[in-house]
Amino acid sequence: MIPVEGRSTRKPRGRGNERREEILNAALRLFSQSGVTAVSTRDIAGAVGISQPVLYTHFRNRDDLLAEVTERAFSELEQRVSPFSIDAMTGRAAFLRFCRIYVDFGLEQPDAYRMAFMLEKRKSRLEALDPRILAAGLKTFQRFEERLARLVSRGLTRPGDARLLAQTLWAGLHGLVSLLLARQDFPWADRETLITRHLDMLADGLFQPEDVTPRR
Amino acid sequence: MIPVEGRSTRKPRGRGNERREEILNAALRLFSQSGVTAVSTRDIAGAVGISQPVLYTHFRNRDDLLAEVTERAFSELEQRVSPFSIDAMTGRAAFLRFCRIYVDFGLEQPDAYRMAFMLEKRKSRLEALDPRILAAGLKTFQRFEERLARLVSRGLTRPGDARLLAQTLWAGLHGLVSLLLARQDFPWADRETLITRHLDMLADGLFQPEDVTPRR
Amino acid sequence: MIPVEGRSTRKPRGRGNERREEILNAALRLFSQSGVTAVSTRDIAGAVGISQPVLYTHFRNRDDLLAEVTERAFSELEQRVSPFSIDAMTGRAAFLRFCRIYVDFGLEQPDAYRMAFMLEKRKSRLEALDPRILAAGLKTFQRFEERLARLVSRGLTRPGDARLLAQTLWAGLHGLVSLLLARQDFPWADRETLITRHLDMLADGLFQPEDVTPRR
Amino acid sequence: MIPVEGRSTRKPRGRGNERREEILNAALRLFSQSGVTAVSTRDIAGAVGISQPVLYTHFRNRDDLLAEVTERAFSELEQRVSPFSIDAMTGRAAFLRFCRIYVDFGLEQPDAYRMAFMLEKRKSRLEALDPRILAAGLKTFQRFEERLARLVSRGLTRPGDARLLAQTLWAGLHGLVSLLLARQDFPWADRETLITRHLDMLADGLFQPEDVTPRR
DNA sequence: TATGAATGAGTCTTCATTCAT
DNA sequence: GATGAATGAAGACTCATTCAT
Repeated sequence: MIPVEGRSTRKPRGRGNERREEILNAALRLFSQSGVTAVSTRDIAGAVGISQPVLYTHFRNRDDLLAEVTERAFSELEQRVSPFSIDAMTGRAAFLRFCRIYVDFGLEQPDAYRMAFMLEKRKSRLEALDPRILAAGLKTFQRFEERLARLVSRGLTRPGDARLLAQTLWAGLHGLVSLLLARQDFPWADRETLITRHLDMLADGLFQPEDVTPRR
Repeated sequence: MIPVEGRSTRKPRGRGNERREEILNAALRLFSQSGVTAVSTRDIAGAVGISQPVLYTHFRNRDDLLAEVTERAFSELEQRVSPFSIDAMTGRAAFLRFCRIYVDFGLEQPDAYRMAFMLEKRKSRLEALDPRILAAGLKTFQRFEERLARLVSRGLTRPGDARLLAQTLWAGLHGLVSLLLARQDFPWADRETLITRHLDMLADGLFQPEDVTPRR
Repeated sequence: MIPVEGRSTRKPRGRGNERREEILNAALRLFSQSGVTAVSTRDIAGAVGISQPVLYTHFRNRDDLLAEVTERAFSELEQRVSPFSIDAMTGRAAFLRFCRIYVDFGLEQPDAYRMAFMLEKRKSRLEALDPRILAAGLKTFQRFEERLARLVSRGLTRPGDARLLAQTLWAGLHGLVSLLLARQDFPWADRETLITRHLDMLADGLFQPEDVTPRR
Repeated sequence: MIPVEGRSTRKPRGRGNERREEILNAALRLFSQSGVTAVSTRDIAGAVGISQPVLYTHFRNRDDLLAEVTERAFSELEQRVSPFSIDAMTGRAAFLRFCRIYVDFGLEQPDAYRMAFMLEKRKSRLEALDPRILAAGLKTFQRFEERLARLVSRGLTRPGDARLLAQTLWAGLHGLVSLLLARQDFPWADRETLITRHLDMLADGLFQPEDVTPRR
């Protein structure tokens, strides 16, 4: 993690894949801090303490590096979410816990979250998003859909197909996380209260009204 | 509406500020068409039919121009919202219409929206986000709060103070707009359906269950 | 032609198209001296005494500049050859004079000649020659063909179609010019004698044996 | 055949010069396939299955390797020509076969040919053309002279001293080869036909008119 | 005042070459 | 003796900005 400093001007060997990791970490940090388009390969090389060409021994080009950084960000989210089995998604409480995992991930790993969901790469409107990044995002989104489909199939949600509900839910969660990250100086209400209230709001919006059950 | 002069170093004497207006209009159009990063000062000058240096007699630099364009975009939002008086905010339907205006604005003025709500203060390079833009965003948020306070005072919402509700609502709306902007290639459901459903979900989450009142 | 030196560090305006001409001339010289692939835009800018970006205000890119330099080279040859009307091509003597013009052009304007016929642009085998350059070459080659067609139609040449003869003739002339240019240190025979002898050889090879006429 | 050792700084001890041979062979193959400029030292090392630095234990630098590869190519030409003894050079048919070998060599080893006969001493950058390569070219020219001297001494050629005739012949052949190499995209006539016709033309130009002797 | 022409600094990327093990 | 990993210098090109008329 911390580069071992030798006594020559040259950087010591990045024994094995450590150098590669260093680059990925530095890139993640820089991209997250300054935005994808604002970070140059020179910046990344400089942050790692190596020369530009070294980047190209580890990654084919800038886009490749960017794609890998993004994929990693998604896979970190994946790891957070995956232990939470689909079968556990039985009701509102489970739903809230699941949502909370997502929110906590974003707030605890802001760099990865920005990379995955907030940063835009395209320079002009016409440029398409890198398909690899898109694919990684799709996989993650499927988790939402699977879980909501489970709730839908149990008749717990308001009517609507799982895909639509999943996109709505995602948007609801993302809004909170991304605003908290992007506008840290805003006079937010108490964070814990805000999160709880927001998730409650989403649950209220998605679930069948609770009075359905007690109703006679 | 909002005074937009007195900020540039030199003001052209010629025929009023027509030239300045032309530039702002052309810039807004180009930014919306191709994205902020893809438009160069040369493009803007070309679109207006003037030379690049003229831009610098009207605006200190590109960022200045950008900030002013954004302010204009937000003053347009203001105009869209203003006919919609707070007193009209009496129920769910009015609430939905109000939210819709916000969403539409974000989708139609993506770069203004990005600057106001999505771009972050760059930490590495010291170019802080222009305070004028941040101010424009905050003013918009105040509208949320005012309107929700009105609904709260009428006992139409689920319990909670207006500020908390406003932040939750903002997050809910922002999530949709920002995701649609940042991940345009994502296989979204039909946009119109998605927006309608999303706003419905937010309304369901924020309003008192409708059946409470009418239920017999 | 000679850049007017001002007293500031900046280069004075290239009034009108003079700057463009300067660039073309410098590029021709450099390309011819060092080969097309060995000359960078930086070299060219440096030779003219301007910065690199200026090149791009006069030419879209390096290839464009290269193409124009080449086209000019061909057009110089064109100008040499064109006063020599096709109708004048009546016999061996005229043929020799025509060939001599070609040879003299190459030896007197070596830069243009190199550009037109000797320098290769492609970096790898697979890359095709710029179509503009090819087109310019074809036009020039047609002159050969037209002239030889005239001789063929009069039954003066050995049998064969004009195109084939023209290519053979071109190769014959080019060999002499290009070797003289490329191997100036070689212990050549007296240049005048060599040229005369070479053109004679080509005439002997292309024309009907002279004894055809006197033979009874 | 020709001693190719003793020029590099360090000679590998290992199993003789096998490694060195491997490198030369791979380089010759790659240069022929993709062109000299398109092949990097990394490509060569990769083709041999060794690391880049190893190249530098066998050759001082890329130019050194290049020179040696060219020498080898020319030694191949030597081999092609040598079975063709001077004494066999008795008439037009033998002359044509000899010329054909030269042409074929140029077309099959284009980069060797380029280096020997087409590349010029670079004036701007001081990297003079390797003298070894020039020497190889000169040696080849001597073959021309020897053979033509033989024909001259037998009274088979049109009048002229062998050196002059040899230079003329060389120019004639070189023109065809070099144009075919430098302008590959030109719409040449069928290559085989063109070569045959061209060599015929040269023979017609150099030999005594055939009908002189047999004429009754 | 408006502008044609220019520029320094920056973009990504590739290459021949060498260090240090 | 071989090599993994590194580098300086260079490639074409673009941009926001400014000089000098």
